[in-house]
Amino acid sequence: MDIRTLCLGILALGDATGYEIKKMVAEGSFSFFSEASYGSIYPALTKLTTEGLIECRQESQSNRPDKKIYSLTEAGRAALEDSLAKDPRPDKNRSEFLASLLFAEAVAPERINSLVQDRITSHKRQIDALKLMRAEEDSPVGQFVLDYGIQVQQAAYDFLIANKGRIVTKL
Amino acid sequence: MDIRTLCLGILALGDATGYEIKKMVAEGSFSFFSEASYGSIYPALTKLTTEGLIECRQESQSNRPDKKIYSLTEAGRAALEDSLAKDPRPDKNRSEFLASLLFAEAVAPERINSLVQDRITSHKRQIDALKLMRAEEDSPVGQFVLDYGIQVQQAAYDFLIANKGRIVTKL
DNA sequence: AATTACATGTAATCCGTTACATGATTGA
DNA sequence: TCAATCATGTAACGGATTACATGTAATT
Repeated sequence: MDIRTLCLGILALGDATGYEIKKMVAEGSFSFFSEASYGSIYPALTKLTTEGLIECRQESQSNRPDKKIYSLTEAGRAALEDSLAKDPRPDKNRSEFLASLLFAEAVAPERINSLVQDRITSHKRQIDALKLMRAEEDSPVGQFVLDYGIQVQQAAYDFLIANKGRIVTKL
Repeated sequence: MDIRTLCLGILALGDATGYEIKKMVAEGSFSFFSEASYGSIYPALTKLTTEGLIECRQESQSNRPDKKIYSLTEAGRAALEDSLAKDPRPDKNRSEFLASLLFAEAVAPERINSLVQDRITSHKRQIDALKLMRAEEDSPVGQFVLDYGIQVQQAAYDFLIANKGRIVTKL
């Protein structure tokens, strides 16, 4: 998913500023499956505006930069529809954890223990965070996406609890 | 995980050529959680060699470029250990599918049906592929990593089967 | 007193993919 | 006969992060 489609899609769900878009992909329900920084969001928003796919109204604020609230235009909606008509590309699951496990076995087997233990903790944290978001999510599809994430994380967590004995050092 | 550590780690598991490393990350057990192209692998291998972290012996072949078989040096092993001592960064799970679901609801709800159906098919394919690899994997940690992947994919699959009714259009 | 949140934006830099270049062998 | 496999490597290009630049207000 390129940054342009991401912005278009988020704006299809409601008007937003660049700052808010960044917050959504960094902390909100989107954080589970996407990411983006100011350095890519702001330029994308500017370009999409000149292309007429989104438009922006400015809100003056005292002692702060004007708030630029973007909204999707009809052309933008059409462009988004085109993007969504294409088949989504397969997920990318980059995991330093899994790579570390394999490599650690070769060079530092005693490290595997703490790797797995930390991972169990981090899955637990992720599950809790997702459940919190789930409780505050209103849209059925939003809930569905969050539930999908929770199930996946839970499966990983359960697997590690049940199978860590297969690789951790016996005491 | 940067490309350097990836190469170092793979070479820690056994000597390999650039071609073989590429095959591992594109098709082998590594494909589940990493990726890299020739354009990044070959230059990385060259650089690691000049730095003394790996070394290469050349094998002549008739009518083919010499096979360059790389192996980890002591310095390389130490560098890898240093990398692995650091906590692995959180996984990156980029999913166009999940984003498409959310956005499709806003602009083309009738698309959700086929999106989910295709996804179910692709999870099934992934699970089968992982199970094949699992059957051929010898190392316990390798099996563990593959089993982890299978469990996660299976959970996603099961979730979609059980919950698609929540978002697909009723006929 | 210090950090976080708010709010926008640019420039340097890094990193990696895609496409190109070359060419024989094997299997369908 | 056509595609895939084997085998290495470079150059152009694109995309995104990081760091920089600026400044107030609220919270801890």
